[in-house]
Amino acid sequence: MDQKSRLSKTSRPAAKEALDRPAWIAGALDIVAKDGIDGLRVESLAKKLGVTKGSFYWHFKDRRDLIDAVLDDWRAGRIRDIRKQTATEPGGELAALRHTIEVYAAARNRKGISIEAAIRIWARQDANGLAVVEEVDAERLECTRRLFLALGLPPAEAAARSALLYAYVFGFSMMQCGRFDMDAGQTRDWIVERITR
Amino acid sequence: MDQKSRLSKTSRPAAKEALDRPAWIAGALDIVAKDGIDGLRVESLAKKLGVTKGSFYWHFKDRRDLIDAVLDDWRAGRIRDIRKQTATEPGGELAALRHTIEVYAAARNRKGISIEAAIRIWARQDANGLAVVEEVDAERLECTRRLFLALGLPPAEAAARSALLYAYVFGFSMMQCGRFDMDAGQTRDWIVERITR
DNA sequence: AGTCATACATACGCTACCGTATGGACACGA
DNA sequence: TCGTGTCCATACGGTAGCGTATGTATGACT
Repeated sequence: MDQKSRLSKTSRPAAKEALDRPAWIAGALDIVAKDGIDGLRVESLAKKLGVTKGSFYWHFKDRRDLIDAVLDDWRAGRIRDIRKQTATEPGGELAALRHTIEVYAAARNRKGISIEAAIRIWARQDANGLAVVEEVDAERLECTRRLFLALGLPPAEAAARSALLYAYVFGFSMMQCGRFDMDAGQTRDWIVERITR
Repeated sequence: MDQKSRLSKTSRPAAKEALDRPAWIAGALDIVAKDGIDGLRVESLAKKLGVTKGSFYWHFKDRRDLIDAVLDDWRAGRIRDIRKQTATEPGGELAALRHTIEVYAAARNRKGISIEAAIRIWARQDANGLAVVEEVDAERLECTRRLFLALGLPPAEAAARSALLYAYVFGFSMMQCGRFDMDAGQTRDWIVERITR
C-alpha cells in the first residue's frame, strides 16, 4: 500500500486482454450450465471473469441484454450443429440418423445438455426464450425428417419418426442419463433400430 | 381505524382457518410450477397465502425444510399415480400402456409437467432432489416394464421398450407440446403403435 | 503534449430475501 | 380467570444483487 511499484507498466499480467462480448457470453454459458438462467448474476459472472460489474455494464446494457445475447448464441450454435450432424451424401442417411442419435443422446455432452435444459425451463416464462427454443426444435425436426424422407418413407411416417427420435433423444438426455440400464448396449441398440427402421 | 367493530368475533372471515403444512405445500407447488424451485421464496409464498412469514417459520424450520417437504409430497404423488395408471387385470396390458402414454404425454397436465421439469432441473444440483427423481424414474420404468413382460416380451426387450416409452413421453412433454404437428392424430397413433407393439 | 475513446474500478442507493426475536390474539382446559 | 399452547404479526439485522454515477488508467491518434 505504501509502495508505488505496482504502477510499473510491466507489472500487468500479459494475459490481461480486454474482454469482449463473446468472452462474456462464454462465461455466462458456464454459469447457465451449472445454475440455470436464474443463477446467471451480473456480479458473479464478473467475479468469475476477474473484473467488476463496471466492465459488464460497458459491454451490455443490462442483465437482460446478456441473456438475449446468450440466447442468440445458443440458437445459432444449435442450428449449426444439427445441420452439421445430419449432413450426408445420398446413401448415408441411415448412418447419419444413427450418428445423430449417438451424438445427442450421449451421456457425454453433459454441459450442453444442462444448458439446453436450463434454457428450456426458463423459456416457459419468457417470450424471447420461447421463440428461440421453437426455432431450434423446428430445425432439428426438419433435419431428421429430411433424412427419413430420403430413405423413401412416406411423409407422414417420416414426420412421426423424426418426432419420436427427437422426443426420445431429448427425454433421454434430460434424465440423469447413466442410471439404470437404459444405456446398456443392448437396450440402446434396440431403441435405435426401432426408431430408424 | 377509530372503530373497534373489527374486534367482533364474527367479523373474522369464516375461511380464516389456520394453515397446516399441506396447505403450505400446495401453495408452494403452484409457485414451483410457475417459477421453479429457485423462485420458491418464503415471503412470496406467505403473501400468496395471505399471511406473513412469521407463520411460515412456525410450520417449517427454514426454506430448505419446505423444499424437502415439497419433494416428499411430489415423490409420493408420482409413485401413487404411475401405479394407478398402470394398474390392470390380465389381458388389459396393452390398453394400459396406451392409456399411460395418453395420460402422461397429454398437452393437458401443463402444471404437472412444469413441476416435474422444475424439480428435475433443480435436482441436478441437489443430492436430496436427485434421489427423489431417481426413485420416481425407477418406479415408472418398473411399472411399464412389468406390463411389457406381461405381454410376453423377453426381459431385454421389455426393458428397452419401457425405456423408449418413458424417454419419449418425457421428452415430448418437456417440449412446448402443442407445437408443430407432433400431436396430430396420425403421428401420435403411429408412435404409440411403434412403442407398444 | 494534448485529446479522446476504450475498458475497466469504486461507491452508492435501492429492493428482495433470509432467519431470528419477540409480542399478541385466541381457544381451551383446570 | 388464569395459565398454556397454538398460530400468526411485527420489527430487526444481514446478505446478495441490480443499475447508475463517477473516477481512472491506458493506448491511439494528432
